[in-house]
Amino acid sequence: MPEPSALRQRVTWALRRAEFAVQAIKEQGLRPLGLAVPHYSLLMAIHAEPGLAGAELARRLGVTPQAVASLVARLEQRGHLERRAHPRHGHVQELYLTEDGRELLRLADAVISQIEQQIGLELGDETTRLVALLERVIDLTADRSALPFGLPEGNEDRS
Amino acid sequence: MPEPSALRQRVTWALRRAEFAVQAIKEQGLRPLGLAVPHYSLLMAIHAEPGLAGAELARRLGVTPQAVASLVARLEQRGHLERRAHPRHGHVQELYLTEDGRELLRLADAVISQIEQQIGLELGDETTRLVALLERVIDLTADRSALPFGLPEGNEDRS
DNA sequence: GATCGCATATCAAACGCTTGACAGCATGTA
DNA sequence: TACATGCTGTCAAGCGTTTGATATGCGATC
Repeated sequence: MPEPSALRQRVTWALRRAEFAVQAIKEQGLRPLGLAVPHYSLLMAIHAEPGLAGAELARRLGVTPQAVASLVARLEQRGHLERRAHPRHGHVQELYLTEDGRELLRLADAVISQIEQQIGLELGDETTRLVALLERVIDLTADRSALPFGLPEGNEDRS
Repeated sequence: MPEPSALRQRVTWALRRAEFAVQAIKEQGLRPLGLAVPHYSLLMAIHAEPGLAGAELARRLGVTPQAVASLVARLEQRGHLERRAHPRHGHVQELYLTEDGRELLRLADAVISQIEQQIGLELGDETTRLVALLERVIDLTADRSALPFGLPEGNEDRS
């Protein structure tokens, strides 16, 4: 018996709306740079771990390898990143940012940082608390869903 | 100059991951019912405001009318909801849940409620604080992005 | 050294959603 | 009454993604 009036009290609903709103504002800020949010995420992920393979990157971002492939193809075509053959694995292609890509990422990150700062300005000290609470939610769900999704944790081997 | 190690401190990044994790676990729980998350959201929205029109529903959920149309078509085909002609507007189609749809929603809501409760159990008193913080983030971004996105606030007239 | 298992990358097809455009109905105004 | 405007619903095209399947290359086991 779902109570309509109780909907706005739900954590997951607030979470969805907040994420939606933030995503929208990010996209709005990145548009002038000709960059979509997934592009930014991809560039940032490669920046965090240069030489990453496409499949590994897909796991980092929580999307399918094909989605990464299309993003990579587009960004490579624009000269923002380049694919090099793996020294040992002939089949694997390592991904690196070009200087142009790094410059673009700098601009994009300025936009994102500004949004971050604005939120930090609004929430003040409670920002860290919000992050901590979100992390607890993540840890809670991580147990039962076997979905790989994370940032550079302990540099697993990518020989 | 994006610092990779600083990524996990970012609010928006934690927000994205948390939303992703919750969405994944929801989808996992709803799968046995043959229901996707958007379907559930649609059913719940109609349950909250019976007789809603498709376009109005689209604004409630923050998606386009076409997306709603395809969802409605599918759910109507399965007999979960029905479309009736508006008494005055001949063109408008009011949406109502069938008994079958209500029963399905009951089951689906049990799944979602369980997830909610589990989060509430983990966070305890801080649950309300988390919701409050998320609401503040939403309000912050609502100013600059003119995207309609909300729940039944003050029952605007739908003559 | 040969074979099996695993991972990567790519292709093809299908799905869902968005954008853009159009027609129908109702209301408000000249 | 006639017309303009706004909202609704639908069609068509395009984009991005997921799913499924296939081929290739590396490493481990026998």
